[in-house]
Amino acid sequence: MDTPEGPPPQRLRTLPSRLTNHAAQIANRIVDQALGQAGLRRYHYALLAALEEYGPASQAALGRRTGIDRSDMVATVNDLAERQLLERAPDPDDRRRNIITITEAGRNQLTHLDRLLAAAQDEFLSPLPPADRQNLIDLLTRLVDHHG
Amino acid sequence: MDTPEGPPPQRLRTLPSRLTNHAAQIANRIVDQALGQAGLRRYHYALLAALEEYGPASQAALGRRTGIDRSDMVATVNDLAERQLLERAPDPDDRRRNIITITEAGRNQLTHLDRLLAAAQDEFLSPLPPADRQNLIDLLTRLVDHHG
DNA sequence: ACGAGAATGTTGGTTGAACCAACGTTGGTG
DNA sequence: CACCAACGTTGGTTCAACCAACATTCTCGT
Repeated sequence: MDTPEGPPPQRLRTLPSRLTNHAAQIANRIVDQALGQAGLRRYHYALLAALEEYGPASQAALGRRTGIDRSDMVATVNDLAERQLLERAPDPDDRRRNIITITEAGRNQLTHLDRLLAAAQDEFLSPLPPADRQNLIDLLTRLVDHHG
Repeated sequence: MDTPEGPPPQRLRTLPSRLTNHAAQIANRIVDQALGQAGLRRYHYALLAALEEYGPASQAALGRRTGIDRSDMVATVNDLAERQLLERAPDPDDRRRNIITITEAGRNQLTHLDRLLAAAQDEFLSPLPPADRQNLIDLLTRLVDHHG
């Protein structure tokens, strides 16, 4: 024999939490590799997507929308600002806030990321026919909507 | 308003990789909290389960079965050995190896963990009726079987 | 029989995601 | 005006998942 010498324990094989975890791990590996082609990570994509869809906003508001913690948001904005994919400007109406605005380069990059990500999703879901993909999306959506 | 001020971006809401991730995060939070009641973590459960189902084995073999890295296995075995839930003994037939054996206390603890975990799965899947739960398990199984 | 290469346990890292606490600044409200 | 909340920021922590290197031990081909 040259391979894993047997299956994982029965208890683990069908445990929903573990299956979900394992699937997420696979998805993340594929997605990270895809976004890595552009030198970015998941946080960056989430932030650019939020900016493009909802327009300029404060870091705190963006954090609320994307689920990114305030402190992690700082670093994420720093990264993208360095690459000129967004701009950070003080809010004159509320001097506590920074207003974050996506740049033209940011929009272009986002379009590129969308393409990379679509391919990644397709790879992730490749064993499932379209109906099953939608089915999976529905089931997961019900789960995440119910909790939190 | 006092709440999240709007939904997450459309791009993110239905992205399969992100849904899977989010679901895994929810599952992990629930499972970690459950196992935490026994002062243990997921690695510990996986190891005890593998030991109980397949009998004594070397650390490397256990790592292969559970997907735990050799180096992480060391710490996991250390933890469980300290609590006397398993025993680590040199293999006389191969002096590179340690043979890990679950103890009676380990079996009892595993039974306890099984109960905690069953409740956790139930909480995780609570929004889904039984047929959908099985459906989800099938879909995820197809995904993880295909990759890896 | 011997030497090369593989497997094993172990140490000591690194990374990314997800958190949390504290602080100074600034806004809003009683 | 006093108090409290929100904001950005710094500087952590935890856990899972890795990887590289090393000494010891085994196996296999020649």
